[in-house]
Amino acid sequence: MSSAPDKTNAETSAGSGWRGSADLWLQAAYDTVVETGVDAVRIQPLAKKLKLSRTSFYWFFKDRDELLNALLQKWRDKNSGNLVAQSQAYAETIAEAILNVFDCWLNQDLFDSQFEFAVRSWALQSAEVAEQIGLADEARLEALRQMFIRFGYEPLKADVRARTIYLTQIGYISMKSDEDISTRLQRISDYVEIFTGQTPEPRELERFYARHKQAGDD
Amino acid sequence: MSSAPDKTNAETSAGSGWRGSADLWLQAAYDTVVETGVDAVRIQPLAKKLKLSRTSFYWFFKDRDELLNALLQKWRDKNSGNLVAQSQAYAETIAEAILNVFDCWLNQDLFDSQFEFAVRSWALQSAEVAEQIGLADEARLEALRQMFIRFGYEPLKADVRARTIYLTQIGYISMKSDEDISTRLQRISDYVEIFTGQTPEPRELERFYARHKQAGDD
DNA sequence: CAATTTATTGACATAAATGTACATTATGTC
DNA sequence: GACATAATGTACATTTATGTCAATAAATTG
Repeated sequence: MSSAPDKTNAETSAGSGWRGSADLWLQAAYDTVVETGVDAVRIQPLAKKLKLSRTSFYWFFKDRDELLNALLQKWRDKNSGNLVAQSQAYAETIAEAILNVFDCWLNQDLFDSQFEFAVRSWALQSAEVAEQIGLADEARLEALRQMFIRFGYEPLKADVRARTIYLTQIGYISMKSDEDISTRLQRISDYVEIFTGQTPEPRELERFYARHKQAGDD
Repeated sequence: MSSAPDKTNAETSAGSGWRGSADLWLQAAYDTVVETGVDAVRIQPLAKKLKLSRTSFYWFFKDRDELLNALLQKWRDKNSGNLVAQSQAYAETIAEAILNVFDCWLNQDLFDSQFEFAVRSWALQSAEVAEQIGLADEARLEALRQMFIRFGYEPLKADVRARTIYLTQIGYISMKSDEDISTRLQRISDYVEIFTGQTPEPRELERFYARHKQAGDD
């Protein structure tokens, strides 16, 4: 806690002439965890990748553990917030509401699936991470459940439907399906039907397609 | 390949006076992978657990890699076969067919969820494992798709429904939900309804409940 | 019980990673 | 340009794992 110098000055990560920075190490850690898993997040290999001396790492972080905590924080910031927000977004019908949630699955900026998978795998070897995931799952499921309740589903039915929609996505992530967006878009209508029990309106789908046809989404 | 002695004699794993055996090491490896992930599957800790000398491991396996291969083989044998079989089992209605598949999710002997999760996490750091999982997913999805087609769903609809049912379960695994069987049984009827689009007959559910009320299932 | 196969062990030789101490260099500021 | 601070690098001490070898012990078989 007290051994690493303060990193409170804001310009550390910016274009100051220095080669390294806390952010640089964190970014490398992120790349690695997403690609290969937590166990591959080790100072020595990271240093090699960054072409920095291994020990200069300790100027920014007390030890490997502190880096890992920063990584977990990064996950919390990104993935849990947006999903809850999307399920609370304004919608006229349940179909539209679900399509709002689907935005997360198609837009990397809203939900980082690879990161999500890596963190879930990480939980296997860290009780703390497992607990964080438990909390995240709970919050996300609750938001989805409320969404269905808002549209008149009775609590128990809302619960199962919330689970189905969430579990399907978590499953999707685990399958690392490499379909392109257009293939996925084709199935959207059917998914909406399964998840809501009713057919979506064409104009609802159109609005959704329009959102995701533009570039820069993936 | 040629440095480890043949282990073709069958009684190796039985109660022969020897302390160790290939099976014993494999079992310890299984316990560890399921509990903590592949990276924790290391000879030294395993030896400690088994109270054997670390080096005696090399009598049964060439190296760590060979142990890992055996572990992957074990996964293939167990999980992929049963799921495909259950989705091909005899059923009068689609609801009954789905309940057959649900057997896998409630009976550890048919499908080992923890093992499944551990192997999926493992894929993050092994291209070979990733490939095996891809093949397994394909085969399982195809079996489920055929199940829906058998009951008159049109191919594209069958495809999405097959995905939903499979992805939901893979998601479930990743959530490591610790609900007891009775809680899960409560939701079964609703899940069937969501997955098929129609309500299951009471007698179909009764038959299913009867199967899972007996002890020894979990 | 002697011979043989099967298994176990401790002693090496390496490798890859961790974290600390201290000297050194680069950067921006006064 | 001197100065403090921020960052880097080298050397060291330690830990944890890997795999090979030769000596030995325990079971099985004849």
